Amino acid sequence: MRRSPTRPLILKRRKLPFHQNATDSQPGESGSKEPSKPAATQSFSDGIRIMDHPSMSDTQVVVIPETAEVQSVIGALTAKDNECGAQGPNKLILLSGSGSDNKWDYGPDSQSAAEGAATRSTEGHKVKAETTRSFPVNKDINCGPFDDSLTDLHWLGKMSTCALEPNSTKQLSSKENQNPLQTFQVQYAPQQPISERPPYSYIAMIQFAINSRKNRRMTLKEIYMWIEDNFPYYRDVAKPGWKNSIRHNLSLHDLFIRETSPDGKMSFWTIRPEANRYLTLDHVYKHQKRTLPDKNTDFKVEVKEEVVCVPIKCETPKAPPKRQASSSQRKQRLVHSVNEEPVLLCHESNFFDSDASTFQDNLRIEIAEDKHEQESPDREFSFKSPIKSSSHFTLSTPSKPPSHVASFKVTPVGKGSQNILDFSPIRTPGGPTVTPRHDYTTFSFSSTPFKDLPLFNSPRELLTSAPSRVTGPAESPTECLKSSCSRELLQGGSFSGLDDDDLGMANISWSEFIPQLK
Amino acid sequence: MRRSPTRPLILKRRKLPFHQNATDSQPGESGSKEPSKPAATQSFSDGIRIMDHPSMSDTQVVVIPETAEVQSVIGALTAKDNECGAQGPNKLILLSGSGSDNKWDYGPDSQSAAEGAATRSTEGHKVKAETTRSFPVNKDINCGPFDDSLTDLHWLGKMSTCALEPNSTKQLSSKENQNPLQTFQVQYAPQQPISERPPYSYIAMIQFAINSRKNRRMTLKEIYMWIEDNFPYYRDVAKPGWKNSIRHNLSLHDLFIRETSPDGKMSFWTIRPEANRYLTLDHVYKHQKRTLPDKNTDFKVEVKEEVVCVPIKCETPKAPPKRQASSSQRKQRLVHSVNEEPVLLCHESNFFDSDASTFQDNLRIEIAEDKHEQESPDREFSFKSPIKSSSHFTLSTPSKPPSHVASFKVTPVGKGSQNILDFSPIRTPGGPTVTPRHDYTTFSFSSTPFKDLPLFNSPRELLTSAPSRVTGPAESPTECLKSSCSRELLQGGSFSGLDDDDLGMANISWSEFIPQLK
DNA sequence: TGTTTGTTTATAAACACCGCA
DNA sequence: TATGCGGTGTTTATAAACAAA
Ligand SMILES: [Mg+2]
Ligand SMILES: [Mg+2]
Repeated sequence: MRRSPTRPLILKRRKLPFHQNATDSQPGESGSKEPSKPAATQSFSDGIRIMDHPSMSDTQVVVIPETAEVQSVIGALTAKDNECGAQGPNKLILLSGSGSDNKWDYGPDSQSAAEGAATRSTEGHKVKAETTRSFPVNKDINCGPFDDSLTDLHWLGKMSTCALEPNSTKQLSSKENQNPLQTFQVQYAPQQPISERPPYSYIAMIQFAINSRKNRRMTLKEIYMWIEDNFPYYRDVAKPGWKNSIRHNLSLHDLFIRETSPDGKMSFWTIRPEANRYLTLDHVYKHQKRTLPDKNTDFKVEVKEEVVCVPIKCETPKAPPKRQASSSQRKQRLVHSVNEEPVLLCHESNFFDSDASTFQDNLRIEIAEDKHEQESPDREFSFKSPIKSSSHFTLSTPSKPPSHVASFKVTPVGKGSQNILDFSPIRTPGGPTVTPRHDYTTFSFSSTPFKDLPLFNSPRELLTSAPSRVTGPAESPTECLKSSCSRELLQGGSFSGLDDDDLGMANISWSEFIPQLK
Repeated sequence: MRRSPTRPLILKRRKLPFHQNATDSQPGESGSKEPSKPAATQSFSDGIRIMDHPSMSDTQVVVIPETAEVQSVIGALTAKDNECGAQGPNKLILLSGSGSDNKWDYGPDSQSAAEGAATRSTEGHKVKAETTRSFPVNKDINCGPFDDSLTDLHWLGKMSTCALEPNSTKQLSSKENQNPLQTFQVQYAPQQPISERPPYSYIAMIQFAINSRKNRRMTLKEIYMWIEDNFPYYRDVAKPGWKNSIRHNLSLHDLFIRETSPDGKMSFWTIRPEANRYLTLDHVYKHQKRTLPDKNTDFKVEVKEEVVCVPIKCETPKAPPKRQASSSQRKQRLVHSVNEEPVLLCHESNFFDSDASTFQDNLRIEIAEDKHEQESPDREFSFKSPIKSSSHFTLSTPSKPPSHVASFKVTPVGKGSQNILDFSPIRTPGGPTVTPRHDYTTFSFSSTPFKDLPLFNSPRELLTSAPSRVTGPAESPTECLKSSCSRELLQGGSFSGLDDDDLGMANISWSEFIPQLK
């Protein structure tokens, strides 16, 4: 009972515990309580699969890989039709996605294009069959060294859905089931494999969504819509309970803060600024592009690709593999602790240090998508935050943070891997466990060293070294520094200018703050 | 999208979403993934029920109400035996519980006795059939005005279990399935209806467990054991997944903090001191005794008995029922907010203001149970915390807090009900959203007024009034005070001496701090 | 009355680390 | 010594209860 596992290192959403790929489960949802039927998924030749639509009882989804022959499609449909007979499902939705092994890697700017082209008809959930999206298909910028075959992507081929007998669209509105597309006539087959669940956690997607806005502020409905736009899986395939999960995550995690408009009429969700790592989908794509130079890497590697990005692996490479029997296990929130795993901010700076062109692109895209933001109020609330020394903050972490962080044993995370995107909320200073005056001298509280005060430089297991100052054998080299280092210093100082409200730095996304990238 | 529901006000654990009374579900657990069979529960005469044991495939649990005749028991068993034949379950566990309507109310000290008599054999999980518990049946103290028929409780009648053919105790050890009682020969039928799930949330039970210790510190295993001892349901009936839930709650909620022994060999779970309301099972029982003078109250009322105990209902009784269109919905953590819903601390002081005898009892009991604590180290770690001004803290809230908290609209919680035990973690100062220098002038952050700085006096919806200072219509009477009121003042001040480590105040539990109760 | 939004609890599971057999 | 397993700890997913607007 020690040690605490380092964060499971999730780049991809961890394997789903239950509805593996949402191919199981039935409609009903929150209304009916049947124990979820064993999932009706059939496989046909060429990888074609036919599965029940999760929220429409009379509908089935036909997943057609890129590589499938039309013959196979027809064959599968015919077989299905023969099998079901007249009482078969009334509607079929044909989906075509990329048939590559790793369905969630992207060529350059694939998502950027989609993001910029998020021309959702603004009448809210009234999106109907006539919803057509204009894709500025390739943004003609081939930044980065790895413009492989994905550059000219398959996702430009749409494939409209053929709906067989589009009648009897019925019930299925029990609770969480206000799925916008009622008729489901036309589907657009996006770049992403629509039938595959995106590999991002809800937390990650919410961050993507909110950070896609200049003011980093979204209503719940807008978050829904952003996710549906960027991951059609959730609009077309997922059970409606995913919205419940979104709300759950918003409420549960302190990373997300609900703001209320001055008149108290609207609620907006924001990201706790000091915890915001400004992740966007672009970042992920760029990251993938960087870490996946060739597409022929082992599948296992692709799924588990890890980037820990502890900025400085300060432990000497000869660090003993046997952890020195110290208390740790991460989390274990400190009483006097101040910062905890600011990993990703550093990570970000590592993240973008190699190809600068992406930043240009990134910036351009975010500006481009401005004109598509319509729902959430922005300037009408006079967001004129002073932007006090804001740039100082992010600029303080160049690609290489100060070296005085040494002497802390960074517990070897995973297998020494180096590539993971950590979307999980970071615990920032002033956490809930800041207990001022308790006497914990007898238990080692994992010694939060404050040497690297400007933050964003601390290694992963900052909190978990065993000082054993009081009674322990005190063999730990990482001496406990849990003096009363002032929270004020940390909060008042380094975090000063994070107000990201206004146009000042709202849509810059790092490129302006890392000078060597320009 | 406004307003945020006030905390659902859970005294009882909210109605279970899934395994309603754990009478469903099968063994297997984390190993097997079958969608949980429809639960094999049969009812017989006199309310006798026979259900499958949740974690032992060849065992069934026979629930025998107080009122059942022996004839009926024999009849039910005979019928069951005939039904199943030779291939029936090998083992039956007979459980006898109180058959009253509300199975979870207690007479005076019923739990206290059980608590004091928690003489679990200390060999850990090796508890076997010979485990017998000595119940100092009645503690001969009839404190409080409501010593009704429950005083001489049924739970003194034990009823040993008859095990039919105790052979073939097999598999069922998949993962979370290290259920201690392997043979299950002898069960003690405790005061609680063993077959009924306790109405307390995991969070509440963990608090009960940890607070039952003088040093308020327990290992995971001890928490397990405490719960099993005090709520045999979890040992005998519940699926083994409940331990997963315990761990989940410990990790998830910041209320619970994991400490590590100096040698890094042990982990102890504590309650974040500034959030600890020192709830024990005794408190609940006393509370029930107070709020349920007669047992004939409507069942609905019993289940929903609510005690909000916002110390001062400072809103003038003429407060308009229509909330003034302000932002609120609770939670909505403040950026500059300091305290949030310290409800229960006041609540406690309300809680005990009427019958002083319980405190004497309470104290006595906790001392009595000292000799039964054996596992978690206490003094060997030299817990000599200075106890600096500790009593000041809890004493600072007499039954009536200072009255300067007026002018905040306490949103009417529920139906103006007044009796609920809120076990949920309270958010204390220095929460995770303490963002120092961001400019949120355009959104109303629900205006945390700091007038009542000694804390424990803030009304429920402190955070949610709409100041609308900047752009809004500014009709809200609660003016925003979100100036940079120093966190230090709050934390350094009122919360000063909460170190509850040592014998000093560890096992006092309130009676010493409320002078008018002596 | 029914829907949307928000909060909280319960449950299952994935996954990591550790001690130990 | 290697290795697997069980206990512990962290995190995500999902469903649901319930409250408020
Ligand atoms: Mg939140
Ligand atoms: Mg915790």
